[in-house]
Amino acid sequence: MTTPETPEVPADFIRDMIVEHNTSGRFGGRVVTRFPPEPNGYLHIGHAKSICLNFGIAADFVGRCHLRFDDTNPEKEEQEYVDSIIDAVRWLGFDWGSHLYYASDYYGRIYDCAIELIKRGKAYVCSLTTEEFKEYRGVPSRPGRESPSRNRPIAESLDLFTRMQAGEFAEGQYVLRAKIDMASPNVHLRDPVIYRIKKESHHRTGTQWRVYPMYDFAHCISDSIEQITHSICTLEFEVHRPLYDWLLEALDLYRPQQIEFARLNLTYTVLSKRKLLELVRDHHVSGWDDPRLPTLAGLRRRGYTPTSIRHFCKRIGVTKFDGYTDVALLEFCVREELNRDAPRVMAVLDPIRLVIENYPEEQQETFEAVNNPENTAQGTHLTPFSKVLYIEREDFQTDPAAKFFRLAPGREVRLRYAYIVKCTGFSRDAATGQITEIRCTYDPATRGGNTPDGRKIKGTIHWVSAAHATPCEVRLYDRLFTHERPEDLPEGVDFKVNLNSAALEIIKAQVEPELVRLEGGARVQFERKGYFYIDPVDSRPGAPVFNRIVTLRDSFGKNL
RNA sequence: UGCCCGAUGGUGUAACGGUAGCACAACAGACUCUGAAUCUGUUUGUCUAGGUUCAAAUCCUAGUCGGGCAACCA
Repeated sequence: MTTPETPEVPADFIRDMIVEHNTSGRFGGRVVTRFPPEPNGYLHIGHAKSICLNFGIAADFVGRCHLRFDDTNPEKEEQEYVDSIIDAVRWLGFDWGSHLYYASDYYGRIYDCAIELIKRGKAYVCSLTTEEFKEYRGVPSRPGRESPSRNRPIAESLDLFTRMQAGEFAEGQYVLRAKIDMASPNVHLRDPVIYRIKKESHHRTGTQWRVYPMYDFAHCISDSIEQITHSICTLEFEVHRPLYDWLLEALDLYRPQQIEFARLNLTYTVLSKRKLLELVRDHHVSGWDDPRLPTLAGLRRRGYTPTSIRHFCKRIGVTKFDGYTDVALLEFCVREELNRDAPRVMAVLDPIRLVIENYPEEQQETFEAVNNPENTAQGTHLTPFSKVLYIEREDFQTDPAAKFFRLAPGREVRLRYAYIVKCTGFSRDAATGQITEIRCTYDPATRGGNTPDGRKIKGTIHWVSAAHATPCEVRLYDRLFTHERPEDLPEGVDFKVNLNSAALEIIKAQVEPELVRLEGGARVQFERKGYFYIDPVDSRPGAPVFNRIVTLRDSFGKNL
């Protein structure tokens, strides 16, 4: 599906519908979308799907996308959340230009709409208590009953509503309801509440208002005011669409098209604001930007790039099917980018000494390491070598397993960029049985890691020179939950039982000198280990802290 | 048990009445100074039953299964 001015519009059912609208002329060819977060929490990867959809559609169809805060519940909303949301959308790479709006900016006009609705006999002030309200509403399978207030004279409703805003009544004493159909099979049409009294101070309007519009009332009017063409929301609002349409028609207002799509579910994590808030509030994680979290702030702190997240959102598609996306796809997206871009360095995460017996004590030399084999334009760097090195503890086995082609007694292995070495022995701590040191000899003829005699060396391992290495803090992040679908639980079981206690492991690694020179915010590949991000908050000059973004794929076995 | 929505390999998605394709994952092989990357190949799919049609993943009906809806939340 394409339009003349947008030759490469990716197809999904929403874009298809927009193309139809453009063909039929329903919106005169305009395309205006909006991303409407409630500022009551931090944005997560699920919101990224919506952001990419809304801003992506605007870009594809040469329209525009507004950022609008749906701030109609002062009890839950805070400026901190507004700031974090603005920051996150910007970081993701989207620009709303001058189109930053707040539903609270429309309070005056929304209030006027309520007055108008009353005047038209399509809304009334109801004095039922909350309990009575529920009782009168009925249940989905049984019709409700009409409130005694339903036929309150218009003048009286007008008077009451005005006095609700004047602060004359207590919260809960009255509500304003749309007069629709108490027998509707759609419960949302059973005279829904559209305004309630709240004495709470609002983060933007302070105490100016004593009545606040409900979502259904505020949202459609806000969309209408902004001349939105396509009001895209998640599946749970499907049953609200008749109300959305009814309200705007009752007010004779311009009506956008609401379209619902399935929200993102990701394996091994949770994407519910309530659960995320619980993890933060109860200190199961260090904060909203904890790198274990699927929040955009967390992914950012972990080292995920905005482009990888955008690619992910493109790849998952948009449908009405409520499925579960494999987090492996997200991981693939960031690996794909970092494989192309990230410089390679050597760091030993679990160091053990390797002593080269026939290498002169005082000798040292440097080897040239390729920064990025995928992009040789990134050049090379020098890495120092000496008699005592650190290698990865798991790269040595006293009794090598089948198909293990790293170091073992009597075996040869290549030290990346340096020499071929042959293991001559090792020492063990008598008490613990732990290996404390490995010994080997090197073959001077293999300088640079080459084999002039043509001999094949299957294993190549990374290393650092003990005398030149710097110990650095490395934070090994893993999936937050141990279960693919942590929310799939028997009745009454808390989702936190599935929390992965190994989702964060803090270690001291030995890194090559090159690494200490890099600045906070840089992303690198530790050869054979994974991609790491220099934590911009906790790193200090000369003392970087590394966050593991994601491991390298490993077809041998579980690597650290 | 009322209403709304949905169902294509393990996962996500395409095919808009005409050869079921792509990506991730998994597995196998090639290559490799990263057990990475790259390349090649393989396994696995239209929820069920009817109907319409020369032809159905696609249209119709019924069923099954899954999700949503009964905040003065969004």
